[in-house]
Amino acid sequence: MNSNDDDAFEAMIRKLDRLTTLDEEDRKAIAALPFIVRTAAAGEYLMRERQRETSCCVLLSGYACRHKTTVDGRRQIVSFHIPGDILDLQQLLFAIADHNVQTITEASYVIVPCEDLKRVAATRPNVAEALWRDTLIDASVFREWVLNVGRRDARARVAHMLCEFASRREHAELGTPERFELPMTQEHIADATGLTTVHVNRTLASLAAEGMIERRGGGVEIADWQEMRRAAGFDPTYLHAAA
Amino acid sequence: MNSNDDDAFEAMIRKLDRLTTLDEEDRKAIAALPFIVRTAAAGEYLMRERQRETSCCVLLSGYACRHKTTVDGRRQIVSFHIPGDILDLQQLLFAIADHNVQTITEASYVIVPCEDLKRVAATRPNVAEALWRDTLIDASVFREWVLNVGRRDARARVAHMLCEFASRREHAELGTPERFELPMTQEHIADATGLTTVHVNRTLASLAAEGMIERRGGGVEIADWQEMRRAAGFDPTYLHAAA
DNA sequence: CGATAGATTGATACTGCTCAATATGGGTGG
DNA sequence: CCACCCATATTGAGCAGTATCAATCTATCG
Repeated sequence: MNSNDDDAFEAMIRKLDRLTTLDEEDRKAIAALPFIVRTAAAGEYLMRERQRETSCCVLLSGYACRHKTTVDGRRQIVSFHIPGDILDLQQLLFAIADHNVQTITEASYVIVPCEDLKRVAATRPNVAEALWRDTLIDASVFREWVLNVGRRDARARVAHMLCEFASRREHAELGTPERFELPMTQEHIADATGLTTVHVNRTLASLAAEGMIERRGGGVEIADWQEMRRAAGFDPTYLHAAA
Repeated sequence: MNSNDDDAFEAMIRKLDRLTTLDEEDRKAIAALPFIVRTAAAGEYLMRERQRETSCCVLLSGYACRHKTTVDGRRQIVSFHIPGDILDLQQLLFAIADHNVQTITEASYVIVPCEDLKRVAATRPNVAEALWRDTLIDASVFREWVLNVGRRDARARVAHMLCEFASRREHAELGTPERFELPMTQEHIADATGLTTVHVNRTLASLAAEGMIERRGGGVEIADWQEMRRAAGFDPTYLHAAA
């Protein structure tokens, strides 16, 4: 076992531990899971809609997103993922994927066979609860996204997306919400907010003009966290204090 | 125990049975759950955002929806519910509600204390799996709704909402998708699709003009199911064949 | 140094919103 | 049984927020 493997265990157990309380037996059961660590280039698909998947992944480093498309090819990103996130838990119980998972940056991740994880969930109620809770948080975040694209204007929508990302990043202990680089392009932001890239560009420009964000070549930083929260109408309750 | 109570057991067990395979022990554990049957008038709240809830409900008759609002009071419905649906499973693991649940029509429902349901889930893996699967389907539907409000135009959005409702109704064995009354007002449809009531009215009028739906005083019926599916770009995969 | 993805900007079009008025119809008190 | 009332649906006119289309600019990378 190399240090990469240790990282992998570490990430999964820390994640599940944040979700519920695991005992020594639970940890052992997780540590005994077979897994593979892999890396992916930016833009690589980890899962495709309609495809049959038999394993599920945990992101170790880098960023990813899930997305769906309409029949005429318009793309909607439904979530962004940060290190520690479990990417396709639904494959444990569904045979066919209903959305795509794609990396945003270079990424490394662990693959665990569904069968094995399912077995651990069936025998260790704490683990089952942690995974279930993760699913419930996912669902809560999706509800907020429906509200975001359905009832907020472009400015609040973009601001909200940035706040959520900052907040989740903070909870996952990946840094402060005050100042950091965003990994995604304006096209990603557009597809996540239901806007066009052109309009996202203009919206970001206007947020920057108001001093809420700062931009330097490609990346964006949140400069005024308080003001952003207000502009977004951001209330992190729906994140249920989890990454 | 009166016939109402029998209905309550019936509904819960049938629902969970559709989600996974329950054995006799599982059924007994569910049948032993304490519960209360209640009725609600149209428009009554069963759960409120930020409120602490200690029980969870299953809808027996009537229709309900879940919704959230922005800080400036704009409402977004995030799901519609039909008889048999479990309404607030997330309260099993979250203390604070992140959205509202409100009836659309008169309704009757069962209330089960979270504690007891949680205990059954912890001891009966099949039950836990059924509930978890229900949560995963919920999440999948939310993803589709994000796509719906984010990337479809008004016409496809409304059509998609109607198709989903018809389809779920059919899976729950509540009738055919070809022809039935919708219980919700145009305002509900507007809040579910991220449109205004005025625009929903016009969109429905245009769908009716094209012969896809028929309207008689308040209600709407789907007249041309095939054409609706096409207009909506509706593919029921995301429902994972569940009600 | 060219290639390429991503960002930026301008001009114009259009979808869906807002405001405002009117119609309809089911339910209720007298 | 009627008249009224309220929620809901419908319609019209004008406008606003975003989309679209089309260049151009800017970094980064091999």
